Amino acid sequence: MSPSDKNTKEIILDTALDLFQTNGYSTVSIRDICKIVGIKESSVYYHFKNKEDILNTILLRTGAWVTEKKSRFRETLEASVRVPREAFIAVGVSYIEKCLLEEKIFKVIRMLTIEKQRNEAAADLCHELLFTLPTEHQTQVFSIMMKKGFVREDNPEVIASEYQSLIIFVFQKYFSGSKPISSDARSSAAQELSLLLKRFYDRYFQ
Amino acid sequence: MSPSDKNTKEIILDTALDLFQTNGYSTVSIRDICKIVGIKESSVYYHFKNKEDILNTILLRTGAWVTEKKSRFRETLEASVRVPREAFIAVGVSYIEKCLLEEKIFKVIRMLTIEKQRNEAAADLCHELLFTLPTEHQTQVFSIMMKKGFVREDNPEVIASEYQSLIIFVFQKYFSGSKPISSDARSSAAQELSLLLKRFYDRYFQ
DNA sequence: GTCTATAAATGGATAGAC
DNA sequence: GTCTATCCATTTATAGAC
Repeated sequence: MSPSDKNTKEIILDTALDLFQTNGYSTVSIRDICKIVGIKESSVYYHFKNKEDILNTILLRTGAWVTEKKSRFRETLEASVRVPREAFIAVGVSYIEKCLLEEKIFKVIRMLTIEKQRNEAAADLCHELLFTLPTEHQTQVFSIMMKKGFVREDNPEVIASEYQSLIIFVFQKYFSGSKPISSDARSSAAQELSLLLKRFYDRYFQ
Repeated sequence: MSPSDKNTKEIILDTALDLFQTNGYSTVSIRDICKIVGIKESSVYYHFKNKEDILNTILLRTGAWVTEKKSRFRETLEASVRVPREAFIAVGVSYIEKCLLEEKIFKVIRMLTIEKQRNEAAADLCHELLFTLPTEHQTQVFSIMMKKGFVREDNPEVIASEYQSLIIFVFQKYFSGSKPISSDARSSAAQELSLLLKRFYDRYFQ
């Protein structure tokens, strides 16, 4: 693969994701993508087998991202366990800011939100991103915290679900519309999540 | 409007919603709709100005549904306030079962999930259905419960948000994919929500 | 109120030159 | 690796007969 080859391919992928996340895969034409990338339609077929191959490549890479996150989580697990109230809240807020709103993954989530309705692979990936992956991680975190006596004894998986329900709630409430993410929405979301996490903290930490 | 006119128009609307909710508005063609309804494409233009008019009619009616729900909520508010634990949990579970999973509104939510990404009217309606409407209602419910001494003093709006976050969490976790709703998913969802609501009840009710 | 016929645009994809 | 040129299917929408 030559450098310029890789470059065009990446630009196609980025542009496609940009369009897919607002218009949905099937509404976006190869022509739309090419108009923005600045190449002719036929050139796309040098890099990808067909239109679906573009989508599959994005899904595949996101799957890899999930796997990578999983092992990272495990590495940093022990470190993330000493938590005063402010730090605990900051972690939750920055999870939305740094992970869910991270440019690329946010676009992927938006795209999956559309495609999951009729694409099973997209549905599975979306479920993993918003439920399985974070809940698995949080379960381990709360489990360790209980053993160390920071959190009062309880079912760590249920606590993780309660935690994740707050994250999802705020994320969906403030960032799922058609408007671009405003700094107003960002700070409202941070404020609401802070309040909810404060209460969460006071409920379970000791 | 003659009776048969109304009938075809309604069938077109139902069929369109059926297709929109899985494939998205722009992917579905007038032909697709007509094939199922059993009429020719041109007949659609007798009932609707154009394709977008079909979508707008669905959105408009859903808006009316929301308004109607709002006034209904107010009427039955006083009645819904005497609640032992089991009844409280049953209300939450049946909210998903009877309202969010109610055939028509479930389809609308699925359709809005797709369209909200690029259609501001759809985004607003979706937000109202999943956040504004239920939270407003629950805020009033908890407010009354506090005054009557059933729930311990707190900010009713925040409690309503915590409540709704559990509903949304379970609803999205079990019913947002591409597969049809199985009775397995139904009972898993009911079980998980019951557990979460039990804990919620024990936290706030006295 | 529904049909046939058709216009005009847009879609995915390929062949072959450079 | 990108281009021109082209094919063929599908789409929205309209005109006008019945």
